[in-house]
Amino acid sequence: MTETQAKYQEVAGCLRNEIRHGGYTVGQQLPLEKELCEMYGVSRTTVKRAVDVLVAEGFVVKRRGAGTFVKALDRGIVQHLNQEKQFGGFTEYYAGYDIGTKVLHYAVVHPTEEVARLLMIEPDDFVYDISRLRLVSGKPIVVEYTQMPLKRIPELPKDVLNHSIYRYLENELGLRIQSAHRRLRAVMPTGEEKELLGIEGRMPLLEVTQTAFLADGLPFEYSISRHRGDKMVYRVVSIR
Amino acid sequence: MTETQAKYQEVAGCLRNEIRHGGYTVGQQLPLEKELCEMYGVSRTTVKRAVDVLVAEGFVVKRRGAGTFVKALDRGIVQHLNQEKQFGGFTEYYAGYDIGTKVLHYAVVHPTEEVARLLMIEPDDFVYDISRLRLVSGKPIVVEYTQMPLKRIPELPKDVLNHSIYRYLENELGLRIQSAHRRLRAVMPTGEEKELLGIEGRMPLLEVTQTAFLADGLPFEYSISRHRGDKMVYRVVSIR
DNA sequence: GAGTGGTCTAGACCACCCC
DNA sequence: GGGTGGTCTAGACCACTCG
Repeated sequence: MTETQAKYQEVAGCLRNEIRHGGYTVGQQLPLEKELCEMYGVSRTTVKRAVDVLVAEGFVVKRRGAGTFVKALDRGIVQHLNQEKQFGGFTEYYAGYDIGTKVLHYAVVHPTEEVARLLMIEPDDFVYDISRLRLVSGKPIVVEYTQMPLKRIPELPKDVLNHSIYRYLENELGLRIQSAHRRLRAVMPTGEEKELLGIEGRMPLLEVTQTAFLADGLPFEYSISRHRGDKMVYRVVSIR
Repeated sequence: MTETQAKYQEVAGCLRNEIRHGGYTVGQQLPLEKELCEMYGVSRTTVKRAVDVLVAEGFVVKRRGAGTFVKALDRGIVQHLNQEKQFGGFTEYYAGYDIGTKVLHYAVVHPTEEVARLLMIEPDDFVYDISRLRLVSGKPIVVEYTQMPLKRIPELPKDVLNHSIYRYLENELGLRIQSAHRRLRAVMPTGEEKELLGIEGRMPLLEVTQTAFLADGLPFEYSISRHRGDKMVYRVVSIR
């Protein structure tokens, strides 16, 4: 079953493929918006939206008065752009690999004041309190500390923790994850984390603190992920 | 001189202020798009664009069939959203603080093969090779290693290095910075970096590797910034 | 079923780049 | 000055949510 797509998504997809597979090469000017309208049989508004998708993904730049140009990107990087939606967290990020999970801790507790504030709940509400070690090909990669309000996730079977919580929320509970606010820092592992992650000597961790939101605008997750510094690179394309 | 703004920017600004200063509170539904059209005297397309700005900034969520809602965000976080454009680099990030710069190294060299590839130049082209220590209130915060092709930045007076290179490029050379592709990692400092950054004991660094692009789509900078882990937090809002 | 935001159109005018 | 992308409009139809 192929999803029905909006026209602008289809046009964006075509252009993306052309760029990726060399139809339009690095530094080259794209056809004018007017020409793209004719080529794809759509209005100019639709073409503009399509091209804006590629701008956001980092493939092209638009210059008023001049045209639209493929960014001068290294071929290797072109392939990686737009690969990682950075949602679905760990499971999606490492899709295709041999993923393992070890549940370290699973309880229901009251949140700290700070977490209650960030999750927009009361300190005497309850949250799931979960710690998991995630592995790729049997090797530990990241420790995740997750808190989710029972208020918003009424049910969370223990078995789910061994797989993707996000997938469960979306597929089983029908909840739609809308956005995430993240903060990244470099930290040192605790003694326990060194052991869990199999770190000998000195290795820093990339810590990602995340508040994630459902489609209704309410936060449903506060989590801290601490990744082995040698295994995690976080990519961002930022447009002016 | 107030800049002339697009209507959708103005409307977005109004809504942003309302949210920040409590006119619309957390979790609340915004007026319908049709109502906003009347309130601001603009077309629906313009309202949609305005609201889309706020979605991208992380303030609100839109739900087809339901409405637009202010995200349930902690007040402290609401204030910080959309503060940091993350361009202009260090100088803009710490605007208002007492900033210092110590130039460690300034030369013209050939790039490595990798850097040549990323900057889309030839290995026998030349690049500025700059190392700087940046300080806030006299305290060292970050070491920056920067390479820029002479091809694209024909002139770079030594004096500029003591201030903001970006500001020089924009204001003096009239170059417009369009986007940046970044990779973030956690690393340990070298012995030299420990000394430069005044680190005693174990402290990790947040490394930001950046390729930055001008408006013409050509890369003009490859840089590696290594920030004291206790001073740098990188924020991202990511939308599905 | 009523009402929401999502997509799309055709056309207009404007700001900017470049020759 | 000719041509680019940027903004804006008015109107149409659609997909989805919710009572």
